[in-house]
Amino acid sequence: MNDDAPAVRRRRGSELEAAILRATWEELGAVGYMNLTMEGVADRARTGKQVLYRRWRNRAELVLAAMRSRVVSIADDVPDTGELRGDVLAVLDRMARRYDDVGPDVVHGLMAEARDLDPVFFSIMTGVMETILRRAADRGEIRPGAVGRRITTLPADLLRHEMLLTSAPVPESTLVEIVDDVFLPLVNSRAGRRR
Amino acid sequence: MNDDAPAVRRRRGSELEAAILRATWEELGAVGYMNLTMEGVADRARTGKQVLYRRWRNRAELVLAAMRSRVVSIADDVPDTGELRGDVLAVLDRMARRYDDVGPDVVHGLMAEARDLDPVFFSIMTGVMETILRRAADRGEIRPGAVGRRITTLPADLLRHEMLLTSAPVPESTLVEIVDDVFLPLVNSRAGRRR
DNA sequence: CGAATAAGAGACGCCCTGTCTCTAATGCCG
DNA sequence: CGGCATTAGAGACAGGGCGTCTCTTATTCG
Repeated sequence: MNDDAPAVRRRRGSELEAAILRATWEELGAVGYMNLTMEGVADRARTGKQVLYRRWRNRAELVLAAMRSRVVSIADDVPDTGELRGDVLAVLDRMARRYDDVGPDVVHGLMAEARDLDPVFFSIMTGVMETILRRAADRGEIRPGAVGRRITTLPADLLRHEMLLTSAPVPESTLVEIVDDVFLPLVNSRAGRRR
Repeated sequence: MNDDAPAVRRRRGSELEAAILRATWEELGAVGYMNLTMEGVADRARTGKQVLYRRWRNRAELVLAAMRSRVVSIADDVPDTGELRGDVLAVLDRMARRYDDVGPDVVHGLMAEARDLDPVFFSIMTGVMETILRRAADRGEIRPGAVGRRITTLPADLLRHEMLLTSAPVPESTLVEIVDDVFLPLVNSRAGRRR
């Protein structure tokens, strides 16, 4: 008889970690953030709670890790349509679709529980918009340095506000409104904001 | 012997309700939203959990009721400084101070747990801004109907976004930025947004 | 006054947290 | 290749809150 063969196979290290993050993502989809428990994730991943607590201090950190393992950063592929309006619309659209994937439930839950997700999560859009505006300036569409920080982040800020409040998918028309009625008029105003 | 005198006095109806809401508010200040429990409130109000559950279905509803019992609506006293800029700054300042009273903890918690506080809570500012803009139009400061819905709510939306993300008190300079760099330029742009 | 109502008090089962324990699978290093 | 350090998997544990239920009795209304 072969008594040397292990009764069960044990995962370790990154293999186990990946399995847990996958289980977290599935659990998130199955029960939502509010009803997600460490026990539920551990069961789904066929492991014990201790293994989870060894890696993440709490639910918020676990879910954040699960999201990061899924997400390709918006910053990695900045739209380049050859026109400022098209670029901004494209990047807002990506934001909106990303949010639909994650769900308002998760975002609200994380904001309530995680005390510091601002830097990584919300400041990404600043860099993306700066790239878009620099390209527009290179093209001669706008004057370099004509757009201050507040206006730079304005489209993303307004969309984020919309998403946080409504919890329903943001329609395309809202994106157009943000760009055509708010952002572009400010960029094109002859005053040329500086701050 | 006076055996007819009740051993303990029992509060009822609105008297009891007021005591519970007061206790909820105190508990909120003492332990914050995340650590607020129905048991904690019941103990502080010297009553039983059942009495709470008879009136509110859960923590979110209880806290909402406690807030409503405290708050004088911003809509009840719209600023009137005689100038559009001053009015908008004043109303933003009230919003910001109101938020400081309540605390980011409570707002984030409520947004995560209460599934429908948009209507009552967030649409108030629309009416306030419409009043302010109407007065400005009457004064001849702006053209009547020159400001569309999106621009009307823009100052409040941007401030709210700021408050939801930063969790620190919003400085006066941010309010000025919102009004001078975003709102007023759009209102004064000769295009005069319509939508 | 008598009946209906609801407060106060406590117990209950359930679930989840976060920690601790133990055994045995795994991978590393000599 | 074999022994050892690591750590996964499994389960128990106390602690605490939820939401419901029960019981007694103060209060109010008709």
